Amino acid sequence: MSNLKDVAKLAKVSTATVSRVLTNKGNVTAENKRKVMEAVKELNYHPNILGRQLRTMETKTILVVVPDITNTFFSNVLRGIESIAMENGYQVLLGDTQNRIESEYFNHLYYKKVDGAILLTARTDPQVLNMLFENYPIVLACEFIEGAEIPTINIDNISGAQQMTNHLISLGHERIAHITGPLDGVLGRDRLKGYRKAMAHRHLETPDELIVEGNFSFDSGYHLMEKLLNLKNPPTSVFAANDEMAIGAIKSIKANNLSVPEDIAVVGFDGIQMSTIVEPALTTFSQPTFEIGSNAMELLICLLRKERLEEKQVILNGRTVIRESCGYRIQVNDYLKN
Amino acid sequence: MSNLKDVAKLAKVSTATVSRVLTNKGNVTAENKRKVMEAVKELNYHPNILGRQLRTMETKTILVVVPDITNTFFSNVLRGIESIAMENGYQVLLGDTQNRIESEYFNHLYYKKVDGAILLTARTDPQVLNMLFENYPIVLACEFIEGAEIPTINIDNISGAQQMTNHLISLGHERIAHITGPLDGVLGRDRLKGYRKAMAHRHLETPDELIVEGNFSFDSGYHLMEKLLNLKNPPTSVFAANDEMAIGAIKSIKANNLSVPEDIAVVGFDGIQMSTIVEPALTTFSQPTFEIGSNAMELLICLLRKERLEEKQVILNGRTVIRESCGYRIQVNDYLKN
DNA sequence: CTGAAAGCGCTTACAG
DNA sequence: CTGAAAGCGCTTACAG
Repeated sequence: MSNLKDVAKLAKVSTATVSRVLTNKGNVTAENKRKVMEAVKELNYHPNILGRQLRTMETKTILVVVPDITNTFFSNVLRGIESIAMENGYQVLLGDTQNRIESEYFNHLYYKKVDGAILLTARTDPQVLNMLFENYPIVLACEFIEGAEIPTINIDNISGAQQMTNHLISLGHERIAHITGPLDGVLGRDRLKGYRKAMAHRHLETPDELIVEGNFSFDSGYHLMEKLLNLKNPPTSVFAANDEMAIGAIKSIKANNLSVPEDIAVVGFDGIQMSTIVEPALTTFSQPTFEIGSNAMELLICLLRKERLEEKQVILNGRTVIRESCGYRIQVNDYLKN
Repeated sequence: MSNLKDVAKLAKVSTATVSRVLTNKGNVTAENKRKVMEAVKELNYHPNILGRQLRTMETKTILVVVPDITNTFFSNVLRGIESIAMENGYQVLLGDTQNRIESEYFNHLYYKKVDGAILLTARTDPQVLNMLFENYPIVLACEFIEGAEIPTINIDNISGAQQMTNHLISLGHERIAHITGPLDGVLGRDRLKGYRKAMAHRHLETPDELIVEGNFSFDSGYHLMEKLLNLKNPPTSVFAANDEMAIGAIKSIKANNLSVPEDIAVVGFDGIQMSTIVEPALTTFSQPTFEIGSNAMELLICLLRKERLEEKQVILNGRTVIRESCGYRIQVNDYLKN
């Protein structure tokens, strides 16, 4: 395997000149450029990126930490990140925590394996995050953490959850259950807050038995719905904190020979593709996944360039998408609202 | 930011000793070890992995090239890869080709950014792959390519497709359509072969109009099914080359006020989670995704260690999973077959 | 067990 | 425009 020195020797120039040609930096005469290119071709030379990285102290790689890569919500956000990363010459190293704590992935930053990171999940203490941010470029996406000073991009989860709950209330429901996300994460907590806020505002009760904690998986939605159905006084509708759990809930209701939305209405959160495929189609709060990803990467690039950020927190808009699972019959003039 | 030299100075030992302590190689007295650890702590020192990588010429990173990260089939294979990678101290760099050609990702190998690669898709010429394999450790998973000498792990796609088609034939269908994958990929071609084989074996006709080329996406399944429905003489059943397209087809049939399986039977391929959620639940050929991934990584690790491979091609078994979309009523004694 | 020194493959300020 | 040389942060064969 040939190295830069070999190329220089063959082209009869210095290593500096070869490097200048290959990196397109500095001026080199056309003649020398030609000689270098020829030598490169003859030797089938490929620069060893490690040498460059060590010298420039840049890896041109960023880390993305996702809680669950099999959830299409996150893979779509990833697409947004990748598209901007590529445009700017960055690679993406993926860390899939599988819903465990993410701190082991921070080693990539300490060890300089990556230039920066985007967290799509954060169960870490805000203090720790702040300390991390002092030393490394990091961006938080999807979640906003009270007390964390990290640049963040997200939707307003509280208000989104409130909207979904309000929609059920407006359809006449009073006994509304909530299948939460993991409550050691902000996402789960924020959506629970939104639910409580909506309920409190209309003076509706939220007894403990109506609030069950899931882990954002299809299975947890299925089993917790079972539990709700076995209540002495089951809910007439359910707001699940994400679509996967909502779909699990729908399956569970059907397995018990009840129907959605006639017996129990269900609404979800996220707007993943599967929400259009399940029957009845799921009413949900749709997040702009690709934009979340691309905006997060743009923020990170600003940090990497040490530019000043215009805004520390970007809030994108989601939207309520009304389909069939909530029992709302779309009237002609309702199309306008959509 | 402190470096290894700073640690050595503070601990009053040589850099060699510090390195020995940190890498756990070679013998160091307990006393010196203590001094080093103390200095590390005091300086909050983290080794810069780039220096080590350049020196050892190893990145401890492998590349995984996937065609579509939003398809849960691939994210599940990825899980299998990651679990074995982690056990062995390897990181995974993800390349999502989004169904484009994958060759740009080979640069990671040339540039020594990664120690090896697992391809979950390959549209590259077998000759090129062979040349690549001569110089770099690479493994092909999910697909087998005629003429490629790369270690490969996959299921038998031809026989799987044949089984799915046979199942439809055994239910009395004669006019069976096939929605293929992209025919510039082996996966699409192999499953088409299996379909043709099954049809030919029973002397059933496969006119061109019954074979339509999709791209493995939900949308292509939807639109191609529409096309099949508009045929003068539409098929009575459809074998789609993957589950996403099969689900698109089911949606399309329903949108046209026909029912599955009564009017048209549908079967898919892969066994992704969504196949259990769609209604009617999809009959499909289930692949052992996690095992494909973990086995591929194990093969790659052998290559990275320059061990001799016991086998160049590993074939795993998939299985036919009969649900409702094919119209097969499960009888008591049929449970035994399952 | 320990240290001095070479070297992995690059880039870049400096002098000319 | 060009080259000699230093140096990024490590690891490791070698000598003691």
